[in-house]
Amino acid sequence: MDYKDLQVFLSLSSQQHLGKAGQQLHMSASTLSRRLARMEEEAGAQLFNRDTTPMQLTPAGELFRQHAEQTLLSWQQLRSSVGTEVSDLSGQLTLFCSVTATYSFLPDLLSRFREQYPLVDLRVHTGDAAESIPRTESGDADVGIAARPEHLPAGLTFKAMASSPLLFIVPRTPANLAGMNQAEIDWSEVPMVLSESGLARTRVNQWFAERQIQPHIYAQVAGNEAIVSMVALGVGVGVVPELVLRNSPMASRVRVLNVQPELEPFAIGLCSRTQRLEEPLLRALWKTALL
Amino acid sequence: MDYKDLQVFLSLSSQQHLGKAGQQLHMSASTLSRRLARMEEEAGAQLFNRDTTPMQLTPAGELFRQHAEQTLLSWQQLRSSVGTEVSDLSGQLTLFCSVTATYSFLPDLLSRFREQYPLVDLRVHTGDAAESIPRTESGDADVGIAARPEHLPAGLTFKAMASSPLLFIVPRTPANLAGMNQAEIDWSEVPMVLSESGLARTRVNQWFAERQIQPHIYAQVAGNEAIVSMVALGVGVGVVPELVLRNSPMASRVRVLNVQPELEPFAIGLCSRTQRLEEPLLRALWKTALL
DNA sequence: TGATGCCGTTGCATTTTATGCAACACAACG
DNA sequence: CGTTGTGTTGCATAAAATGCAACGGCATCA
Repeated sequence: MDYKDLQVFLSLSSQQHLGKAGQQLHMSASTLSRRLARMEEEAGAQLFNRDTTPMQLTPAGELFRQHAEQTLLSWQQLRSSVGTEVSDLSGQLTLFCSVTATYSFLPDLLSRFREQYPLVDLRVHTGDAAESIPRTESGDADVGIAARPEHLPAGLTFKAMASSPLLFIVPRTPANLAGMNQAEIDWSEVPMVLSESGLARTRVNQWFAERQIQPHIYAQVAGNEAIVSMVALGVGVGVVPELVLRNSPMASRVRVLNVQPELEPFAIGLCSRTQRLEEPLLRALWKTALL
Repeated sequence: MDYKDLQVFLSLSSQQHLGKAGQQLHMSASTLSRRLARMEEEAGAQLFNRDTTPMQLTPAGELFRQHAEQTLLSWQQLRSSVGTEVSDLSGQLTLFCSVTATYSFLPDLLSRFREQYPLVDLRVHTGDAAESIPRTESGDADVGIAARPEHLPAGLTFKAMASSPLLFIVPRTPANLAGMNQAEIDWSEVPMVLSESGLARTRVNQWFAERQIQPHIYAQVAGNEAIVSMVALGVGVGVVPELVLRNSPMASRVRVLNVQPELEPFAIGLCSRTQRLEEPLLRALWKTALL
């Protein structure tokens, strides 16, 4: 039983769903299934009733939940009270990431980082995810949350935190676009909404090139989030990472196209100049992020 | 941070010594060193001051110790209160092991097992460790704590819990034996005190055979513990597992002989008939032991 | 002051464990 | 009766833990 298990359990308690908890925690459902099974083994009792939908806490599970909350709280308090070793670390750190990363990674990372390093002035710049790498490389940002590019520029270090499939999306209206299946699509005719640059664009270009198709590009956009919005408005077909789609308020107005072969998934993670990883501030942030 | 870490930390707190804690926990010092380092990393503070001898808890370490005690207590209570799933398991289980195993493995195993399965009538038979395997094989015992033999009889399953070197020991008095070094020893003259049977005896026989030596066997004993006593009395040279020596009150009256090449270490662990491992009672005991 | 023993740490090879994917089983719903 | 949604499991792979042996610092003693 480790503390990560306790967090997993709390997430399961609130979501009552392996898949949803898995998304929240950036893990697969099978992993959660097995971790839960192991927890039950160690506790010596069944913690969830999986026969019902949604799965529900057993009485033993409720006791376990209280134990988990209490233990994590105690642990958090311990860390904040003894974390004097580093709390005098101060300075400024600039992090660049996409708006979506802001939703899915930053809340967790920031709250833990600020708790432990309250004196560090952490600045977050949001923008097109495609800019994360160049901004980090140029020193414009100290850390970037980015998709790992095909070829990582020399001098940069990358560490994956999650991966996300790259999806073709179509609007649910109007009907002429909404009803499409891959086989029916004339890619040279259908208007595409694509990233201006970045890995997503590279992957799409490659996909079309391999099929010797000259796509009709209707709009090029900086920022995957905007692509979802434009597609939702019925402008055309877009390509975005699943993570972006999931966090978009427009997600329900859009449909994922089943395209074969699929585009290679994104590996999303932390990125910094290798040389600077020795700096205390950067070490602290990486340590917190990868914990 | 997992619950095993917390136990490790409590052991370190009381022993203030990596080697000693390692013996208590059946782990190497290097493992404990790294586990402690990781705990400090996760806690964000140094927990022990290693500059002093013995190493001492820092103030942060003291807080951590309280957290560890509280958490393990809460965990223990949780398990005993929800362990209803299996607490109705009842029956009788016979375990055979040496006296030494009684000291080094049984306290931990028994306390955890009885807590979770209070209705099981657990009978412990002690005797020569060499008997563990045959007694288990014959069904005389359901489980044995034994050294893994060269060739495990068919139908038996073995799982290692610890390993222990096999040592030559000599008395500290009288002087004629106490002062010996390996090079000076005439193995065909010096009186030996050996196990009557079992793996220890097999290994010793093999050791002598490989050197084409006909040892002078003064006494053959059932039970390694008695060997230590006889050697301590000055009877001759003995061979016992380090684990036995460590737990013997006669340990201080005996000296370990540096012999090359060393005898192959014992692998000590649990042993049962494979077929019977499916029985609920045996499953329960194995699960508890290997947790 | 140099030799020796004690103790914690670290590089490396190995074993053990965790993870994701894909296939599966089963239930609810249309 | 298929279809969708959900948890589980076999398998190949990736990641982490472990022990051994070598190392370095420190105290003790000749």
